[in-house]
Amino acid sequence: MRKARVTINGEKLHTSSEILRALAHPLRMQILEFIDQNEMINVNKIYNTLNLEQSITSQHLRILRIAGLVVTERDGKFIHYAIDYSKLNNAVNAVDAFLEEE
Amino acid sequence: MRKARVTINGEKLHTSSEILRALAHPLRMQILEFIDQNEMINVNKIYNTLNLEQSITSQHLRILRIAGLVVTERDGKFIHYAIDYSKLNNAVNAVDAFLEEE
DNA sequence: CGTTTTTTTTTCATCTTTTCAAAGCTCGTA
DNA sequence: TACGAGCTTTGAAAAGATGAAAAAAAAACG
Repeated sequence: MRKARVTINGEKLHTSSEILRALAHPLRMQILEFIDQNEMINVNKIYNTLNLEQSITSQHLRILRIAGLVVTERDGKFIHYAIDYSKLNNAVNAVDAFLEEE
Repeated sequence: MRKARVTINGEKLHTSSEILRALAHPLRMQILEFIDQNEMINVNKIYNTLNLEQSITSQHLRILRIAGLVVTERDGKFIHYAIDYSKLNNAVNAVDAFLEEE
């Protein structure tokens, strides 16, 4: 019926699950989605639009940054956030590895 | 450049992140992968092959079960585990929602 | 320089997850 | 029925995540 072709090694398993863990929080998914919809956006707009505490927003952004799911670019006072789609793709692919069909 | 088409509502956000949370653990990904590679497999084989404690294996299986990522079927003494691919697909799709291109 | 705006970092209390060991089920069979 | 094999659940300790508030950093601007 099915045959898996992809075997995930220990290291990949670890990094994949780290990225997934960063994703696995409603607020972070919401923030990610908002960044996704707005291309390049600064922190102020994120927490004002989503009605979140400023400091909580910053902390969740930090987790997303560490996981590599978002990248930042400073523009004067502002820090613009954007999604690193290649990283996000990696997470999807890691999960997809379970679904590979023969 | 990009335009997101999918807006995830609060409820979906929550259930998606719950499934992702279940996925986001190296051991659970390893166990899932092993089940994937073996179609229908009992607990004994899982923890013996992966060199895990029996009770830890059982607990992670429980988390996967609650998340709906695996289903069980008893066959006498044995309990066979199999992956619920539709659920796993949902998880992938949830992540994919961020990646939708115009 | 001192102040304001924007964002990050730190700190701390609380809650959740993970692990481990032991006890408890469930089924087949002697 | 009682035993063993297979699996789950429980309870306690350690580790990790979360949220909220306050302090700190970085840049712009008078």
